[in-house]
Amino acid sequence: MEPPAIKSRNTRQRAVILDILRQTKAHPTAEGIYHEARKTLPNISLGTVYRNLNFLRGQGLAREIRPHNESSSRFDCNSHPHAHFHCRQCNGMTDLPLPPSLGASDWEKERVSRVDFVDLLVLGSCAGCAPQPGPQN
Amino acid sequence: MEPPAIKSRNTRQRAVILDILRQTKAHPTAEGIYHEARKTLPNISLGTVYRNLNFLRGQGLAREIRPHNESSSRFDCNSHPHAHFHCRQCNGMTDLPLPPSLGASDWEKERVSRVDFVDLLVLGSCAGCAPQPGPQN
DNA sequence: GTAATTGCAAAAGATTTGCCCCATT
DNA sequence: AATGGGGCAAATCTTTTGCAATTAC
Repeated sequence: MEPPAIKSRNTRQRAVILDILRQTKAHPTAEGIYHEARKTLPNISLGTVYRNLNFLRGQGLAREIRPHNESSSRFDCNSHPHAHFHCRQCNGMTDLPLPPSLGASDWEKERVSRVDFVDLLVLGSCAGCAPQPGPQN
Repeated sequence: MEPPAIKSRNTRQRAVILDILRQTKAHPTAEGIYHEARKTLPNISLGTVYRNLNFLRGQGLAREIRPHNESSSRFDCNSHPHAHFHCRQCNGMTDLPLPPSLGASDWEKERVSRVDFVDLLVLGSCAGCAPQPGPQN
């Protein structure tokens, strides 16, 4: 039988928010999405942005990332499993492929029974910020 | 020459907080540490707990973990690189070894210049909560 | 017409901070 | 005695929520 199919409406606000997410790779915060959305919908409220981000997250259409050194969550709408890289110098965040070894569930079987989700965040410096790679450079 | 050596005092509060972290594997929240500390120091304040956790973090003696489905950070004082597993059923959090492939810096060299820290959080069910492993079980 | 969704503003929750006093050094 | 750190309370910041009005269906 079909899943209960959550009732939802295609509001302009929701479409604009999803569109913003789809057109950026910057992993914006709710506030950032709000400011961007205001360009199209000058009356949209921050609460609506949060509500829609939560809705989209529930639908599997958006993902929330919690940075280490920033107090606000960031969001993206890349639904393929992936990791994130956060440059501590320019604060830029980019997607990273998830290492294959993490896809397989080769975790300690004694304590982990089932893996639902793998959240991997790498902190460091991006190529633009630290042109000469090397330890302690 | 010696590093500037941050001035700090061995207060009873700081010692108690560090002790609590060292004696548990539960990855408690600041609030949890606060309640535990009150058993020894009935007048300790939550602000002091936060200030000390931040201090210890700065010293590399404590680590902050931001769970996915809980609004409060959790803390541990295991200074060896490691990952975390969070059971979504019982909310228990345990340490996990960091897969060796993540220790090496075999990330996309084009965008990542230097890796400082790898934060890996695995979500799922622990053995106690889901005795029969298997997909969608 | 019905009810999901919005805007607004207030509330909630977590963490930080100012200030004055106390305790470690 | 000097000053880092504590207690308390207020402030800050992010996210959630109640409610009346709106709008997609």
